[in-house]
Amino acid sequence: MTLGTVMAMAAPVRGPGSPRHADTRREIVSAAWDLAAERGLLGWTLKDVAEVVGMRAPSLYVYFAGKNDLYDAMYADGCTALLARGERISRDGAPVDVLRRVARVYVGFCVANPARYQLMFLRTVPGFTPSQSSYALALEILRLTREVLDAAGAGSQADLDLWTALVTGLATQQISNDPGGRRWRRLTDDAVTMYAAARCLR
Amino acid sequence: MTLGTVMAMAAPVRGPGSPRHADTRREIVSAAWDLAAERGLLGWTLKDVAEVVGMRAPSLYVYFAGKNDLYDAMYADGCTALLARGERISRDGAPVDVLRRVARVYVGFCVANPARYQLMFLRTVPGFTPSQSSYALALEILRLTREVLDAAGAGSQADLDLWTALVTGLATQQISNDPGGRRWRRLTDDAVTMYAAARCLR
DNA sequence: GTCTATATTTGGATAGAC
DNA sequence: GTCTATCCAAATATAGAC
Repeated sequence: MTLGTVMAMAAPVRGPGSPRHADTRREIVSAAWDLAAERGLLGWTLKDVAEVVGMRAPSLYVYFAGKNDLYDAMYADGCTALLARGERISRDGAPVDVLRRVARVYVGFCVANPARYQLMFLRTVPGFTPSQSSYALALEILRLTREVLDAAGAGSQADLDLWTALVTGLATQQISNDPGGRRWRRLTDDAVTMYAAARCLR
Repeated sequence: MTLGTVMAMAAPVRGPGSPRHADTRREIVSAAWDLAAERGLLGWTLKDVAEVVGMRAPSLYVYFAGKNDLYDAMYADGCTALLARGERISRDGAPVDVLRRVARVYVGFCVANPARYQLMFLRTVPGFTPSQSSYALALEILRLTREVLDAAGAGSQADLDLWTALVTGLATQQISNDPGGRRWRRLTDDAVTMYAAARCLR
């Protein structure tokens, strides 16, 4: 077995696993997100997606095993995006300030794309459940959240759960009852203040 | 025009508006809720509903103009149920105690039937929007909530919005991440305590 | 008011040529 | 890898007999 053969196994020039293949996959996922943002998480078909990327529907099956597999890729994509944003948040300053930054990022992320929020956090797509590898990314988000809360002095299970309820509630209400507005979003800092006071953080 | 004719116009013996017709409508709505609770809000068809009530699908069109009309009746039914529960809550005792009772009822109601919660508060059914008369019931729920909060000394818009975010968040998390459990539900009292403290209520 | 039969549409998925 | 053609299944909704 030559070195070339080994490298080809790791990253083949063509076929599944090739850079070209991965690029097209990303392009398809991106098109699906655009449609979901525009028409809702369930408001598009494989034919619609294919049209956006300049293909016919059956060609998508070269890249995804089916619609649920595409949802799974979208799920993983959403997790990666939130994770990237979460890791960039500064941990400097008083705990309550860090928490405020985290809450703003989370609520902002959810509100920015209701369909994405629905897929990632509401689990409301009929037959869909994330694959193990995608779900691992969601757990990573949770781990990061736990880490931040722990550093702020709110490390118990109840602390974490009340936190997620609070930020999720703001996002849910904003999306459901004032889409595109700021009615709940603007309460984010107040909510964190309330949370920190009850937890005796500063 | 005889008295009999007038009464027949108000409540005809047969046809739309008759007691029999209304009974059948209720029976159909009830069957739809059963299916929604079991298979999810979108996990059933008109054929399924018809089967439960011992009919064929086309017969349902005698009672509802279509599936969205049935969803609308379910929406109104859910609002009426929550409203009835809300009006039965005692307003005796300290404000914080009243709020605790209200929160328990609300979260309990949502958690008891995730599909109902999804229809009423998440607005995630593709083509559905409640009719004006159904939506009036939802506004009545909001009015009642505002009334209770006002009596407790939390009468501002921000007070109301933070409240709805809090209880909605608990319900959302419970349903999405621990269905059938108590992980978030049991934090209801804590959450109200936190809310009341921040609002300087007692 | 309920039925059978059917229209209509849709959308996911597969087969096989190129 | 992409296409055309097609299958298959489902689900809403309508027509018209009884």
